[in-house]
Amino acid sequence: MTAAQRQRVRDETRAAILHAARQLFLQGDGFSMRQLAARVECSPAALYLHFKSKDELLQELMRRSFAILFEGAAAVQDRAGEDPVERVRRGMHGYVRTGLAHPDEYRLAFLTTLPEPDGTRPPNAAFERVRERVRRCLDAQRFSPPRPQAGIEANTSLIAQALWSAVHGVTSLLILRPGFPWVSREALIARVVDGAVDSLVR
Amino acid sequence: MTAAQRQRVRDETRAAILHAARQLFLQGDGFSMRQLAARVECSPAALYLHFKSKDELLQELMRRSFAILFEGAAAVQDRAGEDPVERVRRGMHGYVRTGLAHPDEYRLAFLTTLPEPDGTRPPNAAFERVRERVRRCLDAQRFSPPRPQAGIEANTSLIAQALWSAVHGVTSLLILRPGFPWVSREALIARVVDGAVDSLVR
Amino acid sequence: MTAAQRQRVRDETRAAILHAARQLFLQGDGFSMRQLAARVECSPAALYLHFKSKDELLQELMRRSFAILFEGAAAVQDRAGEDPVERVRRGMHGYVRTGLAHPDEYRLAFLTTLPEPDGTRPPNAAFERVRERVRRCLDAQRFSPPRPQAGIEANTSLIAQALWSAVHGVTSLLILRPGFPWVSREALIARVVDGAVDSLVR
Amino acid sequence: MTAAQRQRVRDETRAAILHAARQLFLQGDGFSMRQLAARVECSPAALYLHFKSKDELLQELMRRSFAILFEGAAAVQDRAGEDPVERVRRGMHGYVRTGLAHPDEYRLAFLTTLPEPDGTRPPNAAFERVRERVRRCLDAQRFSPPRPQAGIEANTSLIAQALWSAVHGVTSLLILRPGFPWVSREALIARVVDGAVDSLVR
DNA sequence: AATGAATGAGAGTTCATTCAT
DNA sequence: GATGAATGAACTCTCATTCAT
Repeated sequence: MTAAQRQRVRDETRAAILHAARQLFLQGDGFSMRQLAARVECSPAALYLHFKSKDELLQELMRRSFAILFEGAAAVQDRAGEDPVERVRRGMHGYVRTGLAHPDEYRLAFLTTLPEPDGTRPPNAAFERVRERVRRCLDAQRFSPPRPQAGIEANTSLIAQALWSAVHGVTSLLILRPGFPWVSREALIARVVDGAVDSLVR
Repeated sequence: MTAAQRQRVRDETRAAILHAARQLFLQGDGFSMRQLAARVECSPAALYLHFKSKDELLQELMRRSFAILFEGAAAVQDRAGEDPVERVRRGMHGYVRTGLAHPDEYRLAFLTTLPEPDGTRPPNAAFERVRERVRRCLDAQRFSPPRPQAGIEANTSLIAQALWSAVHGVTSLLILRPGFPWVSREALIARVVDGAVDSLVR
Repeated sequence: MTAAQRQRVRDETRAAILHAARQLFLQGDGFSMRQLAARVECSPAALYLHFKSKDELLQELMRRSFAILFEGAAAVQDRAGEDPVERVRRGMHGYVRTGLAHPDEYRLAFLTTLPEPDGTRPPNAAFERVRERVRRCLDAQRFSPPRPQAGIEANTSLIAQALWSAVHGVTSLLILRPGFPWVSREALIARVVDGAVDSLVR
Repeated sequence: MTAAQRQRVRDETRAAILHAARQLFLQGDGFSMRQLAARVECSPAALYLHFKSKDELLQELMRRSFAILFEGAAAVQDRAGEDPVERVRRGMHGYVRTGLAHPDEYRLAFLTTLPEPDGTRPPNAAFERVRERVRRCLDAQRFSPPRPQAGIEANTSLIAQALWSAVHGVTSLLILRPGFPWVSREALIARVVDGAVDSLVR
């Protein structure tokens, strides 16, 4: 077997472990290396051939969750000639859609306290894109700056953070309280997004 | 010592245990009765003089957290002759303020998965008040119904849920990501609340 | 309250504790002072006002069980002019009857391993009466000595022990295996007793 | 080390654990996994590599005890042309001999209350053989039916149960009361067996 | 690369017992 | 005489991890 093949098998095993780990972790009732090994159908010791420790495994899990969510959010491509406000709106819908499509990853990334390597969070690349879209709207004077006396950067950040808050609110509630009698998930999402956006449009 | 005195000591001890438990639980890295006992400076067995089991203790913790948050939110009194839209706005600010004033309780109540007694959540009395305030606005035609073809009750629920989503979004982010470079907590809160409300006003 | 009255209350409490203890012990799933206290509806500490320790309590329990069984067996009175063989037979029936009437005591006395005070068993007074009845049969030449060459005392003991073995066998099996498909308890007892006795009659 | 070798070591360890468990259990003063581990000279956790739980271990203990006793009793082979009554007699002697040769197993199997898997006792195969031997005697009219009006099956059962009672009586007493001043173990056994059998012979 | 065996530590919980009140 | 509070020790069992093979 070539080195490349060997590496591929390794990677697949690693991925399988992480996949099982995510399920197990979110199932809620305790996450143990033994249970994980049982689910992966390997010996507990085998896990340590792929991850130095339980903590490292969980950190990798979180890292991947962020990656998946970023990827999903990044899939919302800006269209040429598109109205900048619609861009923002579509971006927000994309955020919620991605979160709901990957609830496990969303919970891991935003709703759990996991051991972090050294206190640093992965750079929120996606958030940067939001800021950019918002800035466009402000530049094009399609958004009225909520604090006119503050600088444009500050207003950009403020708006982006407010938008994030709103979409995070729906997304997390829909994920954490699936049993709540929501009137209509779609209508709710639309209402929150439109509310947050429309109130900015001048 | 009189029976009343004894009861008081009991209550204080119970409260001290719950206090330490909240800290320990939210600290994130595992919650054990033994650690709790160490923190309270008593024997592990002593905890069982106050709580039948770990689960019962945690449930009580959650119950109290809800109670505190309800109390805080209920403190927002409607004023006579007040504009119904302002009532909604003030209610939302009260929600966020309460959550931020009791971040531990907020996390316990809304951001963690705790063993629930029998699958039932405490009835969200506070949420009912929101619905009521929203209905007033719809009745007084100060809010435009987001889905005109739907009934007034459905629109009430939809709006209330959207408002809840928005405020929960800010509250939870501010609590969970205290290290994030928020532009301004107050401005952010105002922006989210105003956005959610203003877009409804006709 | 007079001293006598006080003493009577004490005795009653003590008896109540022992009564509850017997039930709890034979219930099978663990015997603890706390559970006992709960059953007696007093505090665990109160038990220690009546018994120095758990062991002492259990020893007293065993002592009383023996007493009750002796009493029951002793109730079989010899009748004037009665055939000595029939005396033996009636005595054996009395033993079984008493055991089955007090199965808890029988189990405590003969079928459990309890901490003994100092390795001594209570003198088996009842057993002495059996020997006496047997000796009468031998004296009257109603029993043929199983080992003619051995002395009369030895034969007496041998027969008495064999009779005891037989009745203990039925009694204990009927108590320990209540679920076994016994053909007929009465017929079984009669068969065992008659078998053991008849084969001795010359 | 080959897989077969490994398996052998496993089996030996398992056997060693069960051996120590039997001793510890019958010693009387409480049976705990920790004490067992100490006796086996391994960590408490190691026991769980061989048995899922304490209950399972004890059940296996009982199962093995029954197996050993059955085996011993089954070793009493019927001889061609043997008098059917002698067959019964020899079978009973075999029962007692086996019990006394394995007192620990006898106590576990017949004199203790152990957690049973699902309320079912192992089918008493040995008991079936006794019934068969008894039936032969009845068929050959060597035994007089104790209840002539009852069917042959009922009489077979009745006699078999009576014989069992008698031998169980001696066996258990000799095991449980080793300190009792027995005249002569052998003479006692013979007396009980002969008594039970002879009284049936017509 | 993979595993079976093993373990020290620690989990939740109950125990017999004491003691101040 | 009785109790509530307390505890140290013990319980069953699971954990993350290591290591020889």
